[in-house]
Amino acid sequence: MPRKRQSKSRINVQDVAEKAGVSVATVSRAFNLPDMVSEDVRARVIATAKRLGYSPNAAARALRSRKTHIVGAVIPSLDYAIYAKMVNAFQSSISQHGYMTIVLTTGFDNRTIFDKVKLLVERGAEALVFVGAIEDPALRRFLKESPLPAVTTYSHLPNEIVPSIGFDNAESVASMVGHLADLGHKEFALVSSIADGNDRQRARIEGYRTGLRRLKLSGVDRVFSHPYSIEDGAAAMHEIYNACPQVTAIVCTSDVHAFGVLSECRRMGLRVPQDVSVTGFDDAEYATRLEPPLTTVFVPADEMGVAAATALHKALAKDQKPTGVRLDTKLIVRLSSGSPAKAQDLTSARRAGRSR
Amino acid sequence: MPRKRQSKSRINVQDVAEKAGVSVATVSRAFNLPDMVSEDVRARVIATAKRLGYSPNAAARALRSRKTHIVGAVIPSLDYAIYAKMVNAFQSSISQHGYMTIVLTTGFDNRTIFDKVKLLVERGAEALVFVGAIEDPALRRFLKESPLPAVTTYSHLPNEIVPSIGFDNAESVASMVGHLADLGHKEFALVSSIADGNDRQRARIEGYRTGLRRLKLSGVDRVFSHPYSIEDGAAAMHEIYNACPQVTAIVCTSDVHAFGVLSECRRMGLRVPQDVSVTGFDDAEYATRLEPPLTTVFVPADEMGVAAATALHKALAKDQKPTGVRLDTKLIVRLSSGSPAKAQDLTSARRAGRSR
DNA sequence: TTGTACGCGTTATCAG
DNA sequence: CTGATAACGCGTACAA
Repeated sequence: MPRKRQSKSRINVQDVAEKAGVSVATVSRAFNLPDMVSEDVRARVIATAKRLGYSPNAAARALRSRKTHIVGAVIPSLDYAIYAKMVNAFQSSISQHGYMTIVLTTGFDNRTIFDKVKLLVERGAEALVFVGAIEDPALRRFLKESPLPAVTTYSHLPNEIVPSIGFDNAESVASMVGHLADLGHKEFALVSSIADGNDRQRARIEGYRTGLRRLKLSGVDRVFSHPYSIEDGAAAMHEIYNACPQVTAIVCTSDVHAFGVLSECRRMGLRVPQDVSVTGFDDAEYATRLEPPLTTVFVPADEMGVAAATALHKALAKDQKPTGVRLDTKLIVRLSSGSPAKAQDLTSARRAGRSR
Repeated sequence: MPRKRQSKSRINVQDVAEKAGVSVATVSRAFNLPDMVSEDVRARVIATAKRLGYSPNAAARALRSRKTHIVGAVIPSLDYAIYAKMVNAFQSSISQHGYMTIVLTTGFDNRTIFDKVKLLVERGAEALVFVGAIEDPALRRFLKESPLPAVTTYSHLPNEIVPSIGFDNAESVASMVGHLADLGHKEFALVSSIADGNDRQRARIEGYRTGLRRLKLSGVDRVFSHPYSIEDGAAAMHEIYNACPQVTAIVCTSDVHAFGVLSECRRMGLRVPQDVSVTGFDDAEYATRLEPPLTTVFVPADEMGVAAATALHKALAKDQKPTGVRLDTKLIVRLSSGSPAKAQDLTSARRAGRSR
């Protein structure tokens, strides 16, 4: 059963106008400015449009109205739960307002970030979301001059070029140090991701150091930076064990690393928290099911995504700059942190012969 | 220092043409059909375009050329590593060919899937990626008639409406059952996700049953379906322990569930694999670091994303239907599966007083 | 090789 | 309230 006109691939306003016996302008208005069309005409137009299976051509609409209803997100990778979670909330939230999200990933290569932004802008992205500090000079210049609403997430940066919708990474880690200090720890070590080109990690490292200095604790220079994987967390634990056995508290800037650290502690025969306390960052789903359940920092990833969507939508609707939001993290104390046993540290644990 | 013309928001071909002293057609050709433009003119056009910061308007280009260079992906959620990983590889791969991806999530509500597709089509998506079987009747109808290249992932479905780029879920689980049978297990149980509206889960459940029947093993009806979370895996383990203590092999259709099962085993005092063997599905990053390291099925998520991108790009370039690909999973044997101890099962483990 | 002019499908402006 | 018509910016026959 062949269709009437296979020549034209898609129904357009013209087709609807003819079938409904009105002008194309009226068809357009029936959809976009319904108040300007009489009740009956509008009903007829809508009906025939539906019957014909009409849907407006987004390109033509964008060309004429100068609104693409597309927003762009530039993130390191979707393969990392922390970013995927935020983006998931963002796109789901902003889609409620009729915007679609194009996600571009840098693969952690910050040199490509401005290229991604240019691609997005060429596509007509009306707003942009980033992760962390805007470090690329060209991008900074662009964002400073551009009227494009943009926000960045995961960092709280009062003086950034674009408003930030994030939390205080440094303070979050500092308060974790405070928690461990309260338990009686004095000798610390930090396991972080690679700080280069990653202001969140730098802030967390700084927070660790600030926390230690504030409380006159040891370990300011015991920072072990590794790629972001469970295995690397395990490797870091190994290093710490060999390099500074006096440590009783190991702070990690991610749950991923903490996972590896805990795993390696077990393999090395170290008891957590009796021999060493271990803490994470993110509050991943598995944090409660690690052995022992992980003391960590809850990061409001979903909330950030929703807040970013809200801020950008508001900016778009009111044609003004978006406003930043500072969100709170939350210290979640579980069983991986505890008081250090008297005169107990990695050295004595080793002496006790429990290591492999 | 105010700009020359703030009235026009963006540089267009006209501007470039004037500044370069050529016609708009030449500007367009200089970019799209460089062979049709003389060396020097082209150079001049490119130079002035660059100087002026010209970038073509995607909407106008799409309107005229009928090519949006946008592809759409409809997946359950980006918040699940398995989907995020595939989409990450897909978008990164297809972006190399100049296509951008718009990801829409259903939040596991299959009733909304056709709406998402319509949105994508209205946006001018030139190709579509799905996950699993196409079950929505309206969507099936649409895809059957539409010339839009589309593929689905994560399932191997030779007779699906669109080509599939996935693996044999049933056979993967069946071979896992075979592995456990080889070890001497006779009493099985399965922990799966909710099968409703999820053909991957249904296939895996079916594979479990097929595997058991094939080898005349027990447990065909011991299928425990729970939501997809670590905690739910733990809950399932609890149920199994109470409902069928004779079980010595617990097959999970995801590593997430296996995580919970292993965790709960530990809390219950059951030794893995001495008291019970546990297997997963996905080969998540943490599989090697669970206690004990998890025997599981490797799923080629990245490969699927890349293959889907390749298939769609090829279809787009040659203007023909994409072709499906059957990918292989791989059984990864680690320490969570082993021979059942003689006359050992959950009952005897309980009798041994090791349970809480 | 280059320029002219039209059309892609909409929305916005301006009459009526 | 409705209709005719002019853009939006680009790509491409067609003419030169």
